[in-house]
Amino acid sequence: MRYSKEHKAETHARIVKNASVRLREHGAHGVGVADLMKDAGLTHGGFYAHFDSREALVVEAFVHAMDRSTERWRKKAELTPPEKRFATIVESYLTPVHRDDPGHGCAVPTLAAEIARESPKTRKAFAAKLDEMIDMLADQIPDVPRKAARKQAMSSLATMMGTMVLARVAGTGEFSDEILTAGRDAVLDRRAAPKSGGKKVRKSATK
Amino acid sequence: MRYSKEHKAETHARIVKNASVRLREHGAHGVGVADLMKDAGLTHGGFYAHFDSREALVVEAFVHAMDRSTERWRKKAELTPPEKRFATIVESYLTPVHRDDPGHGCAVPTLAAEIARESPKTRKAFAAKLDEMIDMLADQIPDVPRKAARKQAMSSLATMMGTMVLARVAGTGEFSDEILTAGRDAVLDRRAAPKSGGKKVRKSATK
DNA sequence: TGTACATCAGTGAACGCGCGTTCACTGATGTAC
DNA sequence: TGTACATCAGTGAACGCGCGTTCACTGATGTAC
Repeated sequence: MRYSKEHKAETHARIVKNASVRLREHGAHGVGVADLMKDAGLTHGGFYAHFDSREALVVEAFVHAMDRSTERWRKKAELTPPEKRFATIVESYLTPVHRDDPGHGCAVPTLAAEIARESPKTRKAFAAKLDEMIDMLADQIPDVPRKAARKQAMSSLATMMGTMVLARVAGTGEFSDEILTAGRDAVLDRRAAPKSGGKKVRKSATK
Repeated sequence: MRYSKEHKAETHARIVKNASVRLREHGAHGVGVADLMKDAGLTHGGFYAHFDSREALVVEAFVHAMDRSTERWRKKAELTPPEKRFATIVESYLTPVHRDDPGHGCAVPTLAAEIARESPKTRKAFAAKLDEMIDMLADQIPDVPRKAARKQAMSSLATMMGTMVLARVAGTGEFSDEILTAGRDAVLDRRAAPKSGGKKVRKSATK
């Protein structure tokens, strides 16, 4: 079966897209080639018509995941007045919904620690995407010199992804929700006072 | 060869101790049973005289790592005046030395994301140790009500371990050092002003 | 005190399984004539 | 326009390897007599 011109590219993209979900769910070593191909409706033998190695797919998959996250932030920012953009991103990030669905969430909390141990090539590919993400987040911080904005973006992202990791370790109960709230309030610089809507800043909203 | 009474316990402890280093270095799935036994000067066949399964060792190994970290903090705190304890812990944590030696550092940045995907039993064992660590850190925050101290400890630990993960992804260069500095200043609430010693807050001090 | 026996931490071969990768083959479709 | 051929994405069996786990065995030492 020989296919039309775009067919291969479409299949390739489908494999990458599905893999980016599975790898975020189960980790960089948590899913096999056969399963990743099955996700795309194919058999494992065809894998090497698309990728040089499993690791090559892993790199493409999380580059995809990072690009999608960064793009989602950009879109969300466009729909929000400048002074609220940063807070909007942080609040939508530190959410039980995000915590409970790692497959469609940010790749940093799920994969970064593993990637740091991978080959230099893989690690650097991820580092470049991390840098882009920091830039994107810094763009949402108004009225601050570029260098200070990037610095704030770095520590904010660290708190955001670290909070997500800790919240996932803690499960889905009260302890986990407290971690999310603590992380959010720390990033948004709210020491105690609630901003709007009443005393409780956030209660778990598990689906 | 039958050994003295404490012999088995000593061997067991040695396996756990060495494993806690190797697992922090290479991840929860990064080292095999044979290698872990070789580290302790034994062959793989004897493994099941000490542990029910590989996973059981993994649990013991990171419980050990977490206990050692928490204990190290406690000791460090005892040697420091109360108002400097929190800052001392944070500063010694967010260091190039720590970044470049994960095997002897905090288990949270290296293992937490993987543990969150492990069996509920394993995850809960880790969550309990995480809770202890948060308590320990909260103890070092003076003049703050307990609940607020715990909240600050949660977000601080999130920033600390998140910063460490991002710094390791970024490698060992300038970008990585910047991340460490940004994380430290965020936790210690230093917006811009240096505290002591000059303009540069910290330069890489890789060994 | 000395001797026979029981114990059990540790050895090393083997098993079974899953995984990444390879390879000969297929067959629908684009292309050359 | 119609026909023969070439292409190559995808198939599925097979390979080789490493890993977690099992198991029959060893032999130094504690214990019973």
